[in-house]
Amino acid sequence: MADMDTGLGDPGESAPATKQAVYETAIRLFARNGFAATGMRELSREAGVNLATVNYFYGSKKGLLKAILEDYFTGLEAVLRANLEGDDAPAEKLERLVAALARYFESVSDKLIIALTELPHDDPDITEFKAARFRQLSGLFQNVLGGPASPIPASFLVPAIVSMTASRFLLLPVLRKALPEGAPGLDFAGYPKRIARLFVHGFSGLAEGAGDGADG
Amino acid sequence: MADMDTGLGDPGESAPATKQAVYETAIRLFARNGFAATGMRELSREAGVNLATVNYFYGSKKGLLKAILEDYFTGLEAVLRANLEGDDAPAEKLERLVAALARYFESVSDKLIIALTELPHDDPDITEFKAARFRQLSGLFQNVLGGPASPIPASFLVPAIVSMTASRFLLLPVLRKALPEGAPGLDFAGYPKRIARLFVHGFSGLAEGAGDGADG
DNA sequence: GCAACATACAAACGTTCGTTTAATAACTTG
DNA sequence: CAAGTTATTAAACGAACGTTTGTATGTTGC
Repeated sequence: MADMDTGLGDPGESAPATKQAVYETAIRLFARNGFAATGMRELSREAGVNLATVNYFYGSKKGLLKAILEDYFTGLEAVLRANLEGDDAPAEKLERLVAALARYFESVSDKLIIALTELPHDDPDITEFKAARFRQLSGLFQNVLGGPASPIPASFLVPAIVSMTASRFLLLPVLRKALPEGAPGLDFAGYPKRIARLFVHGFSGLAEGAGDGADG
Repeated sequence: MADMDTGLGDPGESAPATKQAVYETAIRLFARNGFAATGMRELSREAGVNLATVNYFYGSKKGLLKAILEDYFTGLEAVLRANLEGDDAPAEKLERLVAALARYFESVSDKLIIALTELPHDDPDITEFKAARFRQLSGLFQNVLGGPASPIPASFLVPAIVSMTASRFLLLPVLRKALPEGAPGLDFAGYPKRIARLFVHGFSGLAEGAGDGADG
């Protein structure tokens, strides 16, 4: 049975080279072609392993997807935990968090694309898994940013932070084809700080004017 | 050959009821299960039409996807055109545009989900189609918001506006499962105005502090 | 009535899908 | 070295895939 049921995502260094090759190739292909459109034969051929190797290590194609998603969520949780604690002022904490999120998303952009593009889909094996992870992660926000007295509900704030920081990477493959080489905005250099400031300014401005009928 | 090659998206009222049924069912299933994971037999069964009907009207499964995407982009273009002209101050125009975008996305949320989840994928038949549409739409922004003198490059601004406004709807299916019924933030009522204000505050704050080393 | 055309249908096409099996090779451990 | 575990392989399974074909049915204009 090997270690297919450890529940872990990224195979450790002790894992066989074939398992690592399957994992990395899957991330690349799932992000580029989509999970459902990627076949086991294409995957095993690109990874340079036998067809049966994939199911040997991951149980099934869906098990491989779950391992990738689990890995992504685990990394996301680490970033959130690291940047939600501390004694900073809320605005500074928010800015630091968003910038850290942007950097994390960039470092795992293929995994992020997989997670985002599979997000709205209704696969019964994956649905509850995603919802549980989301519940857990959004719970981390509860007692830190804003608090119950905040005029902005956390159920607006959390998706806004995550999705607006992440979604750039969803458009990036199209941007690369649509924009001329070297266009400003394509490079990642200034993005974390820019998106963090955009959000912290927007959030503070939003909180100030929250009472004047924003629900119309 | 019927009208499968008209290039239009949404079939008109003159189109047969079967064609309309195929189109609407496809939007629902593609958004819920993903394009590649939705089979022609499942689609035709759910639509209550014969299997061959789909290819009769749309040429192929991909032709059906293209019709949906074309329809989505055409509607998006109309919203952008309607809200990018006028003599308003930039800030007011920006706020109005973002709110209108949010309302449009909500009105076609299934089509939006399809467009977003297919965005990063590399299907050779679809890739250039998406890039061309994006080039056209981002061109609409060029001479309106900010202008060449703006410290924020349009290639940062445009994806930011579109993706941060749209991506909420990508998370919404998960939010509905993860959050308790009737949680604040799940309802759409306040969203357009809120996201518009968040962005316009964020943008102005970003422009003010643009010179102090935001590229670190 | 009869072309001409648009729509609808059942059946079959060849291909690819994810998964399983059984056998063997390679490595680890007592 | 023997025993047992881990890893790899070729081959095959039934099921589902997107598409095509040939034919029926209905409609329109002559």
